[in-house]
Amino acid sequence: MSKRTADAMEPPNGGLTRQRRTYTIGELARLFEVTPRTIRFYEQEGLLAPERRGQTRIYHEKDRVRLKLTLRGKRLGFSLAEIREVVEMYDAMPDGNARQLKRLLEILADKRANLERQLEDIRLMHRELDDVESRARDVLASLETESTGS
Amino acid sequence: MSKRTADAMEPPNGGLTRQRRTYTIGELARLFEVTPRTIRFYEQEGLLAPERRGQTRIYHEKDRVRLKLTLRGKRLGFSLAEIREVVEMYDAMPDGNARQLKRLLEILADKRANLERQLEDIRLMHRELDDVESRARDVLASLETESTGS
DNA sequence: GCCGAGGTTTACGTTAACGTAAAGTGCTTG
DNA sequence: CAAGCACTTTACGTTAACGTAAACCTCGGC
Repeated sequence: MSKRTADAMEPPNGGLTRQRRTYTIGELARLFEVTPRTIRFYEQEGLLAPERRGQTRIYHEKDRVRLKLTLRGKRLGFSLAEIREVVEMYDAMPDGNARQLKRLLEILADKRANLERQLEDIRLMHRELDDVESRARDVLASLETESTGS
Repeated sequence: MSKRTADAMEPPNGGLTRQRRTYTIGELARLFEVTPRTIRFYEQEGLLAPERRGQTRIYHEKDRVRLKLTLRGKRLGFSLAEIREVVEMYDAMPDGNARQLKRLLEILADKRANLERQLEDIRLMHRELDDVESRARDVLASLETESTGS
């Protein structure tokens, strides 16, 4: 939770205006600062479904975006199962029946509520940090005047 | 991650203006919607240190606040170890030497950066949810006009 | 005096999310 | 063609954060 996750810069895109770039698992891993193992694990959990050229995996933009969203969800404390729940329904949307769609809306509302609570938590936590920090600074200052002023 | 955690209401406080209330482990557990096991575990991990009356634990306001902050930290994705790190230093502040204090400030800055990133994540995630939701509503609407209009 | 509700310790079980190691495949490069 | 590098599968290991079960006190009430 203390890593400086370099959230998926758009790749330099050497010349070609857009698209058609593909990635190996290693490239993608470096891009998001995760291990290949993690990416394979996410696939196994149904969060990714890359193309296969023979035995090796080939990732397109679509897959990269998926991974990006997945990692973002993770940072927000969603479990892989929760993320998959949304991803799957999103994929099944075209042929989605009404029941499924309503269920999806429910889930989304739930996630939204979650985000709201987190926002409030962040606000509160921010104040706590301010408080602890100011106390720490005070003590630190008093320590210094002590050793200086005597 | 989908539980409606009823964030520690101030207890009704029957008459007495403040303080001096104590809690059993069960009361505290109900208050925060966790199990006693969880609370004992947090103690074992050095996050709580309740008074002991003989064998049984007695919790004061201080302990309740600790627990509240701990749970808030958890919802924000901090590990118990990270939370303990701050809690311990906070306790040790009076006699804190300069090195410890500077270290504490570092940790706080780190947590702060974390919160910033989470805020950004929340903003982005919010848009994604909006997007998915509007698509879902569109499909749903088209389904209904379909079955109605024919 | 016993009973049930709540407290206690001890210890093994469980789940999620990967890590790690072994053993094999496939290209390309000196 | 051998070496090396990146990919692959399979499978067992690990860590955090509790759950669960057993076996025990202890206290107020009937």
